[in-house]
Amino acid sequence: MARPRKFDREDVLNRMKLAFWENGFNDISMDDVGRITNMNRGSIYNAFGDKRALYLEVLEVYGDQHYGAAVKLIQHSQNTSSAVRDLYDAAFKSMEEGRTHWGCFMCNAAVEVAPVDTEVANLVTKYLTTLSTAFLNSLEESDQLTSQNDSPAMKYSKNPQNLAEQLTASYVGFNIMARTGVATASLQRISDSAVESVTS
Amino acid sequence: MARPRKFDREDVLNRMKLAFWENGFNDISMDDVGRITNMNRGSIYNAFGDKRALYLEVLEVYGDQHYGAAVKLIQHSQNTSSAVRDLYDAAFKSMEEGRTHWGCFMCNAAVEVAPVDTEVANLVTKYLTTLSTAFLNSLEESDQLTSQNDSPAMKYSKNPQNLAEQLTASYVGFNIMARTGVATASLQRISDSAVESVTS
DNA sequence: CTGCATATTGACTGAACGGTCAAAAACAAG
DNA sequence: CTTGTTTTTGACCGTTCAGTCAATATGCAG
Repeated sequence: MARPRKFDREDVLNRMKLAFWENGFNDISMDDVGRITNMNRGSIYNAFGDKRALYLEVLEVYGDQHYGAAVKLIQHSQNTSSAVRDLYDAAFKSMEEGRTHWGCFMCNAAVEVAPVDTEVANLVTKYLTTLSTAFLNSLEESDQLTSQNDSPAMKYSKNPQNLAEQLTASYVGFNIMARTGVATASLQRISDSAVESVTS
Repeated sequence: MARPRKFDREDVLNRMKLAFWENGFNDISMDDVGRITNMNRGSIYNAFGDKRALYLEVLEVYGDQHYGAAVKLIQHSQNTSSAVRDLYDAAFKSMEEGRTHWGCFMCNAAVEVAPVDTEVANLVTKYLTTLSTAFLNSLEESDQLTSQNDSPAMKYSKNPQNLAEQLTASYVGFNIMARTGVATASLQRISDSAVESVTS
């Protein structure tokens, strides 16, 4: 019936994910988008709307992929301590794969775009909240196990929500510092300290 | 000998500090700069060089003022716990004064500019390091007091450096989340948890 | 008052930007 | 082959941007 599309939507979104992640919203021009996706200007606007709409869609893809993976990783860990360790290990692995100073796309969006785009702000808040919630669930689960073992010191039950959001804040700060180019040794110490903070 | 300047350099830098802090580098045009400082284009370029040089100078002013104040605040606190509390109290106070979603200029620069400007990256790293160092000094001082009191549990002496950098990462994350517009209640929990992490 | 050094003024420039549009192209259905 | 629908193509538009520059103004020294 109609002319078929030449591009693969998922592939385009993933390419743009990497581009926006590394360079932010403002430093990627629509010419760049064309070059990166091998699409012409008109096709891009026809398929995705304007630049902002593309960015929003791409950011959601990132959120689903990366924060979704993080939440699953936390859920499948035996306890919060190893959950945090696994999370930071994944971050370090990502850096070693060539994304040394990229930080976290969601955190970057929080600084660059969220203040002038409520929809982006809502998206960022949503994914950060899922992370905090995953931490909280993990902490409460660990607490339950601890009390089953008749251990008197229920380490986290006092303020598990505070600690959960603290872990999120640390993770955000870690990523910002990674993007800035803070030394790996410092990042490693931050990671270690986060693990320690949930180790009995 | 020569025509005297009409503007006050310090005042201009402070005005631009607020503008760049709130809006970032890219969202402030040189027209904006002119409007904010009541200067003409040529005068600005004559006095400060180009936009990047102005930004760099302004960022350094911010660093000296705000991180300088933070370090002094930590030094003058009785122990690390109250130091952290005071630091976050100052942050909340700044928010209540109309800078609700501004975050921290240094952290914003870390995300927006540092990745494409090594000089900015170095500046950011420098001030973040001063903060970590202040935390570390405070922790070691607190530890010393604790051991003088013959208390067996020297809480922080195991990994004071890790904890110090963790406090910095948390502070950075806190500010990013504040800029995003995360609920005040969440920010308060992060603050509380940071204080708890250095309370015996 | 004269000359000199510097600051101010604001119009100007070229480049880069996001976004538009009409024409051409590529399919499937009849 | 014709028709209808959607995509592709790339030239084009108005705007905004950082930065420049020659003319003018303002002080001080002699």
